Amino acid sequence: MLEITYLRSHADDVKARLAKKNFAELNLVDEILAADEKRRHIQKQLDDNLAQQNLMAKEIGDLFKQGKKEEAEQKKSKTAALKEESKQLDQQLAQVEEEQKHLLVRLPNLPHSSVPAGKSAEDNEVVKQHGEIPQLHNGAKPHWEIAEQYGLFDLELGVKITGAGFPVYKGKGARLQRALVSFFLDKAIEAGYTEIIPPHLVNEHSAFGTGQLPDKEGQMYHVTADGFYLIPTAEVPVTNIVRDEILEEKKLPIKFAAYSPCFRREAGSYGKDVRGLNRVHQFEKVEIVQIAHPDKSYEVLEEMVKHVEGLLQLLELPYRILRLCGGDMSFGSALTYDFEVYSTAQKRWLEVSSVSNFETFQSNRMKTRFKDENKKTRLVHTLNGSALALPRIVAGLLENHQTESGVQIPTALRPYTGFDTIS
RNA sequence: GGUGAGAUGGGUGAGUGGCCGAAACCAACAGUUUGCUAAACUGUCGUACCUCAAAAGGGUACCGAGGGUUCGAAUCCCUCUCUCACCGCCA
Repeated sequence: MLEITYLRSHADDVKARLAKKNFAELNLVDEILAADEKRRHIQKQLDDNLAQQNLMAKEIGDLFKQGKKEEAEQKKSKTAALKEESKQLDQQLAQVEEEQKHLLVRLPNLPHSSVPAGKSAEDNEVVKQHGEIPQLHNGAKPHWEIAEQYGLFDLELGVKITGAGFPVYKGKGARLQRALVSFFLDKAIEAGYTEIIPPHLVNEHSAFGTGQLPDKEGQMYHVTADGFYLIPTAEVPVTNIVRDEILEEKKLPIKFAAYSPCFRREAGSYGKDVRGLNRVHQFEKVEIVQIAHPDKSYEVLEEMVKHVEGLLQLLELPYRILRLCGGDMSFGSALTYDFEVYSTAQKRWLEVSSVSNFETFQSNRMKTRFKDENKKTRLVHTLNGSALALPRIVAGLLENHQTESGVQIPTALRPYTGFDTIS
């Protein structure tokens, strides 16, 4: 959610930057400003009214104390009209406030100046590419065939138990999952993150705080009996740790890392795009979150990018980093780097991580602030990224490290798996 | 699921209709003292919105949330939520 104070003084800048994000409803900005003006006008009237009422109440009290009962009664009779007026103003205020907020939450975050212009994934900027794409033997297979050959996961079984998109991992496939989670968490802890095990269901306040509600309601599983949502990412519960908090400046940045399963309803997409582990409803992920000082958040973003790169290098996977263009960025992000691993057998890039700076977009919703050196209360910046999401990493490992005699586990991961090859 | 108690500022906790945005203590911050540390002392010390060019100043609201009674509510009434304790059930 954009800050209304910024909007008031920089309306043209806001419009220009929203346009870069291919946001069509620029008239919303003017509607918001109109509502804001109306709101302030009503608030002023109401405040003045209430001030007058307070004054009168005080005078009546004094008169009673002095024993001037008649005067007091006389004055009392004059308060009714004022009260009625205040009541109506109060209702108007509540209405216009709601209207304003309703409009405001529909505005996406403003893109950072370095975000390339563009409409779709085609226009994303490749910032870096690293690692050799391996030359595979003739019988090289996509990961779902490898998984079947070695009994690593079973999608049919998941259909029986739950439905499509809920894989059942087995044997070395399951152990590989557990190994990757431990490996990623240990690396995060080495990098100074505090490990968190969050709830896997959140209430609607939390879902609103990070921006999943009200727009993306359909992407989450909703437990209607209790009003909870299954988390689509640990970002939601973990970032909400600091909701409604005023933090100490010297405690920034706050670094959290969390493993959680992630649940996504994911409507759309067909065919080979969703084969195997390319796209599933439940998957495992280690997420890193930082709550940063607004002046330092882009340094923090770079640090997080480096961290994710380090993981991919240790896993010996060919990857590239994209800076997402305005049209492909998420609603709440100011700058996003996507990490893609090359799927050698599928001959395409798979997104394995997305690292974003949300600036004040989430903190404004969550009311997460800190006191700066001048004792001014300011909103923090929030950042998060996958480090990393498992299913496509598993796909990448299986496909890129396959040999005719089996799949080689990267050296760094072997202490965690307890085996060197899958065969 | 049953019964009981409770929800006040960063923390503890006082406050049963006007003198309460709220005592006191602790913590925090600034300063005085001091060779240094500690102690002691003094001061500051909630948030949001409105007003103001800005600061100062002023106004309004907020004592879990929402309604109500009243000229006036932290205080009285209603509804809801949550927390704690004990019992039952369960991992």
